[in-house]
Amino acid sequence: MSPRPAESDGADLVERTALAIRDLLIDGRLRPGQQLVEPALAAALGVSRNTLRESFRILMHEGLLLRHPNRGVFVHAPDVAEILDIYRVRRIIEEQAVRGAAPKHPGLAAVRAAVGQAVRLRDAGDWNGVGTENMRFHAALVALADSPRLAELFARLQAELRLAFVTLDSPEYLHDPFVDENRRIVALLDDGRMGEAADALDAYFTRSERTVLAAIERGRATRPR
Amino acid sequence: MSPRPAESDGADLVERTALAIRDLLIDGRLRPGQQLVEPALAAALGVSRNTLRESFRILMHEGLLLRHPNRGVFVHAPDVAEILDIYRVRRIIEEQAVRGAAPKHPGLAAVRAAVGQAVRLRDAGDWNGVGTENMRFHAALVALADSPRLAELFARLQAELRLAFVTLDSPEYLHDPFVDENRRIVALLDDGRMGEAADALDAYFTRSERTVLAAIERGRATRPR
DNA sequence: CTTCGCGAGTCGTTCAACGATCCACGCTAG
DNA sequence: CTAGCGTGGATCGTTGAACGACTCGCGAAG
Repeated sequence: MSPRPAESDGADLVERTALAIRDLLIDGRLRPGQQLVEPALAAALGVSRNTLRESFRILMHEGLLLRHPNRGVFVHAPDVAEILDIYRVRRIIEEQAVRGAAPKHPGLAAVRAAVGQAVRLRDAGDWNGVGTENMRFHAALVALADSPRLAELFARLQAELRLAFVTLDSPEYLHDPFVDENRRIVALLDDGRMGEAADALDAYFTRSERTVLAAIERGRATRPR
Repeated sequence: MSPRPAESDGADLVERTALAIRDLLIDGRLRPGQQLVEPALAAALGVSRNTLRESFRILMHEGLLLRHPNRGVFVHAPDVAEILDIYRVRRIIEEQAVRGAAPKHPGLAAVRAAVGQAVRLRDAGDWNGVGTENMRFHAALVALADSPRLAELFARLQAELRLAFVTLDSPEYLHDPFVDENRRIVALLDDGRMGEAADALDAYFTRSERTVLAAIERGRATRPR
C-alpha cells in the first residue's frame, strides 16, 4: 500500500514497525499464542520481510513475542509463573525507588498528576483511562529513582503485563479499587515519609497479585484447556 | 577466517554473531567509540549484512552498541553518569535479592562456590580469574531472588559494566580487595542473617563505586580529551 | 578566511531466490 | 482398523545484489 516509506514519525522503519505490532498486541487484535507469519504480516504492514524480522528481534527481547526455531514467531502467552515473576520484579523496583527517593523530588509532580487524573477519570466512569493513568502512576514512582535503566526496564515490564492482561482478557476494573490507595501513597510521599509509602506499596502488591491470580483461575475455569 | 558459517553451536546465526561481537567487545578488540562498518564486519564474520544488522539490534538493546541514525553503529563508550546508573541499579537489585532470600536457599551453594574459587585464584595470583569469579558471585546473589527476569537484566548490566571497564582500561585489580568482604557476606548468608548481608553489600557498593570513580578520574587525567 | 557544492562512503530498505525444516495428510502394511 | 511411513506444501533462515538517501570532508569560489 505505501510504496514510499515516508510514513513520517521519527525513528527508523524497524522501530516504527515494532511499535505498530506492539499496538496490535495491546489492542488484542493479535491474540496470545497466535502465529505471526512473516510474508503475510510484512505485506499487511507494508514493509519488507527483512525489516519485519528486525522488528521481531526487538519484540522478542521485550518478551512480547516468542520464537519457535524453524517454526515461526508467536504471540507470547505468559503463564502464571511469569506473571508472578513480573510482580516480583515490580515489587523490588518500585519499592526501592520509593524508599530511596529524595523528599521534594521534582518527579513527585508527575506522581501527583497521575493520581489526580485517575480520580477525575474514575468519576467520569472512564475505566480504561483509569487503567492507563494507573500505569502512569507506577512509572512515575519508578522515575523517582532517577535511573534511565530502571525506567526502561520498567517500561518493558509494563508492556509484558499489558499483554498478560490481554491474555486473560480481564481488563481495567482491576485498577479501580486502587485509586484511593494511590492517593494515600502520594500523600505519604508529599509528607516525606518515604518508608511508609513503600510499605503501603508492598501491601498494594500483595493485594493486586491476589486479584490477578484470582482472575487467572477464573479464566482457566471458564475457558479450560 | 571462517568462510563457512557452519560454526555449529545451538542458537541461530544471528544470536551466534551477536555473541561473537560481544566477545570482541569484552576482549577489547573493538574499542569504545569505534565505528562498526557493516560491509566490512559482515565479511570479517562471514555473515550477510542482513544477519549482521539483526545482531546489531540485539546488542543495541543491550546497551553495548549505539546507533547514530544514517551514520552507523559504534561501540558504546559509557560516561560517568551511566556507570553510576549501573551501580544504582545493581545496588537496588542485589540488595533486595539478598534481603528477600530464603534461608538455606539452594542457590547459596553457587554463592559459596564462587567465593571459594575466588580465594583460590587469588592465592594463585590469577587476577583475571578473580574478576570473573567476582562477577559469578554477584550473579549468584541475584539468583537468590528466583526471578528469571531479574537474572537476565543483571546479566545485561554485567555486560555493560564489563564494557565500561574496557573503556577505562582498568581491569581486574578492582576486584581484589573485595574477596574477603565477599567471604564475610557469604558467612552472614549461611547464618541466615540476610539483612546484615544486605547491609554489607551496601557498604561494598559505596566503596566500589568510589574506586571506580577514582579510576575514571585518573584515566581522564592520563589520557585527556 | 568563510561558504558552497560536490563526490565518496555508508546506511536504510527492498526484492528475489534457494536450501532446510517442520507438519499434516494420505497411503500402505500388518 | 490402526500404526507407520512417505511425500508435498508452507514457512523459516540466510544470502546477495541493488538503489536511493544521507552525512561528511575537501577543495574551489567568493
